[in-house]
Amino acid sequence: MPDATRFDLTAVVLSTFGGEVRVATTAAGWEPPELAPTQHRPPSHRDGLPTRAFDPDAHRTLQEAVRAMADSDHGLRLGYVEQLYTFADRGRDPRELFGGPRAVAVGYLALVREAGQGTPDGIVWRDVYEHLPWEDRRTGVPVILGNVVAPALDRWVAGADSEGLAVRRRERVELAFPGAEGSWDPVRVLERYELLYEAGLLVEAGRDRALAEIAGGGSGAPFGPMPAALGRPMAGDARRFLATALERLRGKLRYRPVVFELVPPAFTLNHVQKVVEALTGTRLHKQNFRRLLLSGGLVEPTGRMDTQTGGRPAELFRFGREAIHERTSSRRGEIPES
Amino acid sequence: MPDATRFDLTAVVLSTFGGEVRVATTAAGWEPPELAPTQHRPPSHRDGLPTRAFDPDAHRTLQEAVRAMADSDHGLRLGYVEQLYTFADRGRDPRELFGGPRAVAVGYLALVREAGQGTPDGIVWRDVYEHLPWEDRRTGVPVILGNVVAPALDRWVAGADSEGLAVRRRERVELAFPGAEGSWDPVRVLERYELLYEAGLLVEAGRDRALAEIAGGGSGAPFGPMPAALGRPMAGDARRFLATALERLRGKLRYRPVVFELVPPAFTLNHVQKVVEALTGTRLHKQNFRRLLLSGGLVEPTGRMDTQTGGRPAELFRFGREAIHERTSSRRGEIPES
DNA sequence: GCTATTTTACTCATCATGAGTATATATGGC
DNA sequence: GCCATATATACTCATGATGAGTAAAATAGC
Repeated sequence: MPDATRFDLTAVVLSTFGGEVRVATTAAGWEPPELAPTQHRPPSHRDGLPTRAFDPDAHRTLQEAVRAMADSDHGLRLGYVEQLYTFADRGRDPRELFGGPRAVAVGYLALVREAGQGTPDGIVWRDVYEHLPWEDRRTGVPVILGNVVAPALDRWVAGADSEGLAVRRRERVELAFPGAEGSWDPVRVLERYELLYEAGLLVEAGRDRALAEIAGGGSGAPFGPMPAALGRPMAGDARRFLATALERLRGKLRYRPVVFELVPPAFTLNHVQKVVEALTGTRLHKQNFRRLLLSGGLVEPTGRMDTQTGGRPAELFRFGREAIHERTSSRRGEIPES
Repeated sequence: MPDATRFDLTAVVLSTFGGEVRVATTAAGWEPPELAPTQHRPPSHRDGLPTRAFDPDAHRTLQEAVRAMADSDHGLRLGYVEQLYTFADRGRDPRELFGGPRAVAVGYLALVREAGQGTPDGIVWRDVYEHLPWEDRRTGVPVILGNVVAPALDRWVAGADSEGLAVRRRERVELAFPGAEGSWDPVRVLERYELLYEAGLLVEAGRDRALAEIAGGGSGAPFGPMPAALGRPMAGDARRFLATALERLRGKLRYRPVVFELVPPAFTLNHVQKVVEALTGTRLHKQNFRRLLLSGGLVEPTGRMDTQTGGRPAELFRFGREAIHERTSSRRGEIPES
């Protein structure tokens, strides 16, 4: 008889290079055991996140355990680290359906400064928007939103059992995917993810239903047609972790200069802007972004120049005193003690 | 041999009535076993928070388990519920020091609408600022800050082992308790709590050190003089949970109208203002607060009046469509499904 | 009718923000 | 050397949100 609960730590490790936000993925994946000949095998995906069971004897804090796990298991030296959320919904780990213990996982957001390290063995740095393509509006509104997502969400709203449910669904859709361009809120990443999951637009949704059916002795045959398969699926509920991490990061960006945990110690303002644009999935007004950083005291000129720009050389800056302040201020998580 | 880890759920249940923010406390407390005659007994405090071990078989989600725990154990019907943080630092539960398992607890913030229910048996609704008195600036800057906290923090900074540490401590103090009035940030509740704990200004700090010493066979005699004992102590690390909850609530207030989860369905604008003031611990400009609610579409007039004001009667309002939107929007936690 | 008290309605200055124009300084082709 | 091109940097302007204040309206108590 297994333990009643399993207690894992999972890290969403993000970095930025090549103009994109990347997430460190590992080969994961799990196959349901002993299928009967009449049962279909649901898809399984190997893009997982660094995860390990928490060993209470080895570590004083969860954050310490996350850092140790990332380093010793995957060779990742984490910078900024912050607790995200504790996931414990029944069935989030399909092994529960086949007799496994309840799987509880504390998710952590971790940042790795670019150019700080090579790619360790077994880690694949994937563009975050490969998994969450609807979140990237830097080159305009993604076309799938108009011709795939919108009609599918409309059908989902129309398919509600009761009038009241339809109204609530409509409100959620309007808030997460507003029709008018102006009101798009980059932060509502998780709401959008969960909406798409519930509406059956993500491969994980169909997979999870099939697994539940198989565990109950059913055939696991595909349910009605899947209207779309948005983005690259991930193992288990890893994509939900990723959405949670991106939401937290975008939200934090609004009131704390977390970008400086990602860019190298000396940078051009344009570089910072590109990173922020990648994080928020939007484009920014160059002159105003510059004003924001300079007038806010977030950066200080170094006097050195970067001549690799192609036009007029850009001055190199470093974090200002304000930014340092923020860095060293908070206790919960954040930076290593040093 | 006990389990390697214990997995608890703890609820910080807040409500507002009598012009104050209240937290639901329960009688808790634990005494170290079998002290030798030479050992001192550290203080123990009975103000605890509703807590219960998570039963994975009984509940589909953690939130569901928290609601059930609050209701069946304490008769509290929770409204808005949101996960706060998972606490797992070694030694956070003193029983670990005496052979108990590692205690992991997921903290939840829960709101109860005022006037919605009486006080259940065994629950004491305490003014939050009885526990965190330095957070209430509605009647000006608390005097203890000037004549007790500031000098004690100065001594703590001066007592650092190295110059670098002193600088970091000074920066943390400046950020959490800024000298200039203008830069006081109501949201940094947890930073202030942890600073005061580390500086030894909270009874819990001395108690925890004494317990650790007793567990190691020491006498548990009080360490050097405690410069102050700020606020009413709580059992275990409950006050840390409370600080985390208040910080989250104050932060949320900046971008989501959570007040409407606390006030009754019909209210005067003055009433909402008083609640917000109690939550943030500050005073607000009446006319501007009014403008904010009205122009933002957060409230709608009902046409009815409240004549209990003492002056000109105030109109009664209800939540506007905007507020409702917010209410029904988010998935993670928030309101009961209904 | 007068005063005290509270609600409600406006006004005004200031500052942050979004958007645009203009200038400076590099590279590369000819 | 001179040009087009590309980028960085500097400055202006309109708009809206915000902080702070004045004033009028509507009640109760005397």
